Amino acid sequence: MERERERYEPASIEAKWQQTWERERAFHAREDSPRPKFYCLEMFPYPSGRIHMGHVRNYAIGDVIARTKRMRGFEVLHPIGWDAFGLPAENAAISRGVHPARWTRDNIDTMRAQLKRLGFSYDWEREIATCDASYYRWEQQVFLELLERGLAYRKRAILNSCTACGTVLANEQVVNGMCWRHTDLPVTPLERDVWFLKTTAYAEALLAGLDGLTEWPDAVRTMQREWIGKSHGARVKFPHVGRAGEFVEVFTTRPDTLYGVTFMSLAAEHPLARELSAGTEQEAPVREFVERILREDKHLRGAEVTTKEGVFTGGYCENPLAGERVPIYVTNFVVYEYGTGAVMAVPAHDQRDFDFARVYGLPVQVVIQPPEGGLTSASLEAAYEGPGTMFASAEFTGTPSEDGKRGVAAKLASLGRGGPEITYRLRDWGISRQRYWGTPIPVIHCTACGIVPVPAKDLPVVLPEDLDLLENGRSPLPASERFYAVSCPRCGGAARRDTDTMDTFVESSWYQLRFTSPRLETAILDERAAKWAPVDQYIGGIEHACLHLIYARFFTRALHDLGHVSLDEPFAGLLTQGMVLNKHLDKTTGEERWIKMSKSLGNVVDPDEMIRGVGADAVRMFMLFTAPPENDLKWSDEGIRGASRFLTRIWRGLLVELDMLTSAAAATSIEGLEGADLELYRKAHWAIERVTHDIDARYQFNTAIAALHELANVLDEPGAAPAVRRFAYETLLVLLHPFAPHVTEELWERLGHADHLVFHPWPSADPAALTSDEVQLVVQVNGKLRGRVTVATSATEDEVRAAALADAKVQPFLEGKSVVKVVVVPGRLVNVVVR
RNA sequence: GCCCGGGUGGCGGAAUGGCAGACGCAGGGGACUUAAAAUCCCCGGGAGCAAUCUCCGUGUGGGUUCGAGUCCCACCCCGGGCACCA
Repeated sequence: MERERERYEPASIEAKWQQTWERERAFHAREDSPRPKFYCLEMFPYPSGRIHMGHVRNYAIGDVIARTKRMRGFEVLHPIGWDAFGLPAENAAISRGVHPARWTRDNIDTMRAQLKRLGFSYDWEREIATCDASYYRWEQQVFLELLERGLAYRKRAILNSCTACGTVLANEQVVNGMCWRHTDLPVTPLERDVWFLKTTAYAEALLAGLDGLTEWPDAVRTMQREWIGKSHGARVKFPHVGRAGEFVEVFTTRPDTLYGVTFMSLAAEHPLARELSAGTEQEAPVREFVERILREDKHLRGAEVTTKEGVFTGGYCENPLAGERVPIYVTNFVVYEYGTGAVMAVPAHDQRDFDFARVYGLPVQVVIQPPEGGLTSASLEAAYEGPGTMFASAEFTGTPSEDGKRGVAAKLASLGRGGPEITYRLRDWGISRQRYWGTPIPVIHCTACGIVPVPAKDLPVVLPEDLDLLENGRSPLPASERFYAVSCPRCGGAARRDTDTMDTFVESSWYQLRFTSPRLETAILDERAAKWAPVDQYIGGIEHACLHLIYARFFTRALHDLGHVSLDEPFAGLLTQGMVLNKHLDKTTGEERWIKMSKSLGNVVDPDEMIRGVGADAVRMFMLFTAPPENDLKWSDEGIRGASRFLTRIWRGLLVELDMLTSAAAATSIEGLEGADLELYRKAHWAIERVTHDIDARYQFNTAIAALHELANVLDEPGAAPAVRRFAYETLLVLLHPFAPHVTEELWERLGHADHLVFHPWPSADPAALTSDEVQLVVQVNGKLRGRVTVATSATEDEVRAAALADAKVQPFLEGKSVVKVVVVPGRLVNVVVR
């Protein structure tokens, strides 16, 4: 028998079906389809060179969802593209002399071919690369619209720069005071005029919007909530002593402690620090202190353990309620970017202020008494930060601190000295990068007219791709006269282009919308956005919880307010998958550890190599079976062979029986089935139920595949009739198809089907096959398993109880005892309570 | 320090408050083979010679319940986020 010997050879099968699907445009999302839409999106890759296993996992998850939805009757939009601007392209240019554009586009070609070999069901007709002017020109237009609305603005800022990157970083790109790419390199401060997007304008909306994102993991929502960091409190204006009409403004969450203020703290960056000391004997010490602190490593400075330091500025201000005069210090522990960059210090009720006051001998004034009372300024060992009753606070004395917060804020408001205020931790988004490989910022600097937007008709400002990086990888744009030398659109005089480019997180903030109109040349979006958006299921790594996912939410809301789109939230559902880990031998300790697969650590497994070995289907199966999506996945060569073994078993099993299977019509009803036929028929329907539920409702692909293993195991047992076996095999192929699309198509065709599984309707379980006439119940005595009884499904509670008590295995445990109670859980168990 | 997740066989992992360990990997035994690979069959939490029997068992200690891996309280450990944010 020639057929029995035909081996499972994934390479030819996979190529055949990939070509077939492409020829038939199987994955093209049709605009005019009457089916309900489903937008499935995975975070698009940075074209770093080759696809890695983290991508494979991410995209395998997305593909199962997309393929299942397609089979379940949805018109699925499942696009892919390239997050193609960014630093690695420049790094490659530095180290290998290849132009970023060339490097990027070559990588895209390589990676596209790799993705195609994995058989993902992408609509390749919608592919976009963010480095194409046809893409970023719309980003430039939106930037100009944001500028017009005041949502983009220019500000002199002390920025974090990375000496290795040679560029300014966003706050979000600073991780523990280190560059996010060079995690052992502290950032250094640099003063410069740069562009910001006003994310803070949407702080409240972004926070409130989280409540509606019920299909997001709670962990991500919590992280974003904390990132936005809303605080209720008050603004307090302390009048300067000797500078009439001027104030030191602070934000505090504890206005109830206002009567306990004994000094003021300014951040080192605060302009008042130098101003107040100017011309006094404090001028020199303040200047020295400020310069030293600003030079200091931000990470160390921000650490809670760092010793609190400060210098008196020479200035005083007045407590707006108590009237007391308090000295103004500049200190190393106030964060300039938060609130007003100045803090009212209440040593008795804030540990940081207490620590500082101790070192500098500043007074401590208790103004909150805890419920047990007895706090005195002299005996205080640590700040009391809890709630209590206001004390030594004029007319507020005796007021509970919570009421006092409102009362003090209201009084401040009535005096014109501040009032209730809400502050957010979220900062505006600095988007200027002193890099070459990015989207040019479309503004012109004119000495006469100032900032002048590039007129819409002149867009796009094309990034010249014939320039080479300068020494140390510096951007050639500021040195390219051809690029920067322009005449001012307003006055016609000589002017200069902005030579910065945008943070690449800008491109990834709106790509999900552009996929709905990827080739549109007259606008950024059209009515198709309303048809497809929002993304129903977004899939990617949790590391983007606070950067990309907040930026994209901000951008969507901004695009809404600019009239480009009608929705508020870009991603209705979010699934965050874990990392792919591999063993790594630590050379110093000699021990083996599981760490993220990474090129730099030399523990990567190349997807292509795996595909050559066991086929794309087996690689996908392994990725989905080995762990639930949100867990980290530990790579295992044995595991991948197991996945391959499963597919081979189905291949061989089905082909051995092929003649018999094709001679029968698949069974369609439970009617008249018994024995092995009934068992197999039931198992197939059980699998339909399980797999459907696991994929659709739980995103538990590992248990879905386990259910398919169970069905295959029952199929291994002989005895069932050809019609039932055919039904079971076909069910297995249909349910397995989203996971292993190629081999299932091939076997489906061999069974004589003319249609493709890609479009095959998803089956639904026959309710009659999910229940049975008889059911086995567990019998417990005092909660311990003692026996099993089989009863009719329709048996009454009394009948079940009688059967359980009569069971021979149960009897010995009842002897000499009295039955106190019998708990009957229908369909599950009986628990006999004896004493 | 604060806020989330988690701790289940040798390993990855299953288990609407109801048979702990589904499914798989590795392992052991056997078949086939000159041999190996591949494949197939059997075993598999621990202990009690062995068992279809008994006891113990889901990080630790308590509690609720007829019944707890699952719920509650305290603690230990691991992972992640935030962290001088006033």
